[in-house]
Amino acid sequence: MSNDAPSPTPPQAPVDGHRYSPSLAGQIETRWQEWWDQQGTYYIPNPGEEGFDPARPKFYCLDMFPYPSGAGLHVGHPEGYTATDIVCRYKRMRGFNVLHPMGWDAFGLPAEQYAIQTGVHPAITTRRAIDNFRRQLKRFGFCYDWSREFGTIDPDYYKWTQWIFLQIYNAWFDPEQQRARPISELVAEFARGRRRVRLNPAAAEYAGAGDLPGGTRMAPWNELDADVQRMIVDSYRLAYAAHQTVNWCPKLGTALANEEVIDGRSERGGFPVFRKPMRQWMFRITAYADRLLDALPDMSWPESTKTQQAEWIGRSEGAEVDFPILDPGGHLSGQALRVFTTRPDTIFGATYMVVAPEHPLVDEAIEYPTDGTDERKLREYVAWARNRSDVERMESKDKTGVFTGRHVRNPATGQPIPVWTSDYVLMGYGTGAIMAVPAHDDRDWAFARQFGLPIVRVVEPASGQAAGDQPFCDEGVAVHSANEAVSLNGLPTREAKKLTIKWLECKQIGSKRVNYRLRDWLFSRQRYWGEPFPIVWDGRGNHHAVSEDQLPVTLPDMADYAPVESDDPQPLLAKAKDWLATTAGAVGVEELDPATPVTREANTMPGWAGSCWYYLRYCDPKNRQRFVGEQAEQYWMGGATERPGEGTTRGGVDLYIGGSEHAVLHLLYARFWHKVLYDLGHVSTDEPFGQLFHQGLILSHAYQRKDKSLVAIDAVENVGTEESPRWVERGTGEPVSEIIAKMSKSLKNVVNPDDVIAEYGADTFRLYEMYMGPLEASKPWNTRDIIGLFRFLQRAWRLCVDEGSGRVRVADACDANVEKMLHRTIHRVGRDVEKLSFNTAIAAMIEFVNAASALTEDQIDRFARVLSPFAPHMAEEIWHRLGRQSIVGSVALQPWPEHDEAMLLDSEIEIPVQVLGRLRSKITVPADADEDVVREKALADPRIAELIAGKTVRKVVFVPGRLVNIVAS
RNA sequence: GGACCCGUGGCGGAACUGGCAGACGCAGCGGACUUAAAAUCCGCAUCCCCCACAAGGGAGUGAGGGUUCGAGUCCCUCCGGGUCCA
Repeated sequence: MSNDAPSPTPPQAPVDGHRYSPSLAGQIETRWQEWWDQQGTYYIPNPGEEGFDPARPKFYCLDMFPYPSGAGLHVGHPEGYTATDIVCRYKRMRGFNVLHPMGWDAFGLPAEQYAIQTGVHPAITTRRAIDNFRRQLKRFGFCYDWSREFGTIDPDYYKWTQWIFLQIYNAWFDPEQQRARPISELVAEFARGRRRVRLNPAAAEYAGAGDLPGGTRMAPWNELDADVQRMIVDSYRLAYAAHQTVNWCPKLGTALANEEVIDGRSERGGFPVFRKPMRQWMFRITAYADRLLDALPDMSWPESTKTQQAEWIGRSEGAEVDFPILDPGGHLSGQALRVFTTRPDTIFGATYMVVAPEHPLVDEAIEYPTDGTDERKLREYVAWARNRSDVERMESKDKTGVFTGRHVRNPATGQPIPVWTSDYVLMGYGTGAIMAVPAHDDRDWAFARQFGLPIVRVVEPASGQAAGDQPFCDEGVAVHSANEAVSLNGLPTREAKKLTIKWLECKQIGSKRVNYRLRDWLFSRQRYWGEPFPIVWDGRGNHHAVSEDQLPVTLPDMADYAPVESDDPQPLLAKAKDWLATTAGAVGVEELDPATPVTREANTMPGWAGSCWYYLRYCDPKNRQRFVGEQAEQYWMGGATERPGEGTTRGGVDLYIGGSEHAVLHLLYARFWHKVLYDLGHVSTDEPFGQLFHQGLILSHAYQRKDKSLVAIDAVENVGTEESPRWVERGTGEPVSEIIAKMSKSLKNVVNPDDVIAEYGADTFRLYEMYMGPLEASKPWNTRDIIGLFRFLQRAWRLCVDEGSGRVRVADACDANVEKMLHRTIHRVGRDVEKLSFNTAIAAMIEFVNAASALTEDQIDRFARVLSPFAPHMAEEIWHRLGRQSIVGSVALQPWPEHDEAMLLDSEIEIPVQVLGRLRSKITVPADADEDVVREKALADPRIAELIAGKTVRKVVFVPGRLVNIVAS
């Protein structure tokens, strides 16, 4: 970034003089892109490095990094990227140290599927796709610091992804301190007798086996054998291996997370998915449910996204209650059916129970049928229900179900009540069993009506009016709810809940419980193209961590990475026999003899892994000692900072822009990893993304038949006129209507940015996308509109450059109005960029260019700076033609021009005069005129005088500088 | 079914905190330049009524109601669209 770097040679004598043509735009753009690269214009040093200026505040601006597909960029990518580019350029000019990195989210299913189809190794296709993406992004002139680029597939990067996995694996969540701690501290507490030795009561893999008051007690730690100790420790680890019923997709050869399954089919590919128990790696994200939820309110995120995350976590308070199971003779069997309920106060109204078809009690009922069991019907129902998706099960209005033949005793009423199974109860929520209170729950009501089960009302509306022929699901007052030990009668719902829980806890048959919709995170896949786990298995089936100094565990180079289509799931890496087999010594497992043969974990991490911490690596991407240097992390991720008008943030990335499709998963997973790293002292903030913003979708046009099906744009023709088009489907002649739709290959309405840049240049493309509308709005691409922004650039060019000579065009004298307008433009553009309101910022510049006919050298200087965040190439070109770079370097590194507040004000202003709220006239008054003067002038206005003649002026509303409203009658 | 967001000219959109609705761009129309066209520049442009014109008047931000001197903006009901959740 030397100040005296030579300017590259100007373009060859253009055919059409020095007019701003698409070809000149292309020459200008590629020339400055090369120059910026050579000069390192956008290189930003880290604290402690040469050229770092600690006096400047930091601004970390992050784009959601792309998944480089073979198809290249589409017009949706550059939308968010242009927005951040403008903000970064602006902030840099405002004196910030700007961190603006880019990289590649490159592991994952799509690349692997593509490789299988084409027969080319995913490492090769992915590298090709990355090269193409990089080329395309550079062509937009984005100001990324490319020296920080990396991909999640780089072993130097995924080494640390594996390292973080081990941090999580070697941590547990301390519920008292509400934070993660090293697992060694838990063991020490057990050994010293400072913590009760027992399985983690919150462990999902032991759901239903956790402790109630007075539950299991284990021997002192040192008396337990190693296997039991290991089992207990593993139940606390934040990463654990468990046999989970997972969504197995035979066609993809992998298990999928719940959110990757839609209507019983894989989100990607639409292949059938079956539920199957398999050993999987899980993250105990549910331990963080409250932390993840509680931090949301004061984050500078879109409200909708915060709401979605809160709903996804789905916290509900209630109670777990054990209903004693009765044997066929009606006596206590010693076993209990545990349910979760958010309305423990309605327990007196529980007239039957429902368990999910997957519930163990159903299997038991099938295996040991009693007199009341219709075994065949039960078996058929379970088989049928298992193949229905959760969505179908929740949605269906008609309730289905079968009596299991079992009874439990309602502990409140002492009455035996039947246990049914129905698919409206999901195994994945709570304990997979509910107490049904038909009088006070819609679904229970419908079910009871369907099968003629008794309905007992135990809550009445506070108004006293008993509900008619429908369930009453709101809060009210408890009635008919008493036994020898407890009476809820007369208590409002809130109090009744508390008292019920107290009674349950006292009798040791239930306890207060918070339940979450959030499940633990299924973190393993059976595919090839992902990070290997830093885990090995010994012959006894125990897992061990690969030692940190043996990382990365590199992905073996396999020639055969096609999935084995099978109902008997095998991870792909199981094929890599040589890679799989190693020894404890070779991978640094110290608790085993070095010669012990061990087998590597053959599962790989899911696509989410790499994106969970990439924002941290950008801070210090070349660090070989640490996943991120402490100093770099502390500087760029920052602590809490004051934001005027926005309160404090929790630090982290200052602006993160990406699509709302990541509102839940990516953003929740990354927050979880970040909080664990924070708890363990590896990062300095407890939230990763201080401010978040979602750009809208770029939509396109398509055509729709009467039955709402869509037609590709090349299958439609206009049989009307240009002004009043009539669209019909070619071939059938069926009329279709033009609609806005997503871009998709099948509709043939995808716009390729390369084509647009070739036709108009990158500066025009950038301006067009930002001018389409508000950043957060979804908006249709209109190729026809692009020309307007190109014309604007042409006018701007002509304003500053003589089209004949190519030299800057300097006005003889400074026009006062132009000067005034320039100040306003500087003010408006700066203000609008801060608000991410780029469309209005551009409108302000258009107005300026339309109004100005010639600029002085100093005005060109300032205008080039204002233009530079939006159209950096043209701005740089003008800057150079002005000869400025020989003194101070690239326009991108200049300060934002100052504006004079006084220039924003006019001495005389025109203000509207209303009579009874209707605009009737306008008067011109001095800007600082006081009320009396303005009122006089308004009343004296001939037109106003005429309107109020003969009427009484009752009131004159005066808004300084805005208007006068005369109320007369 | 629930939650949230959004409905403004032919189109994309603008309108600060309740204060001149339609900035700016596209498309359109008229004019200048040109042999002509393109390009460019200038001008007109919400709709309706009255009128020869000018001037003027009325309606108007999905529909209906409310609050207010004044509502695109705030409140209620409804209609339509979108997103998410179930």
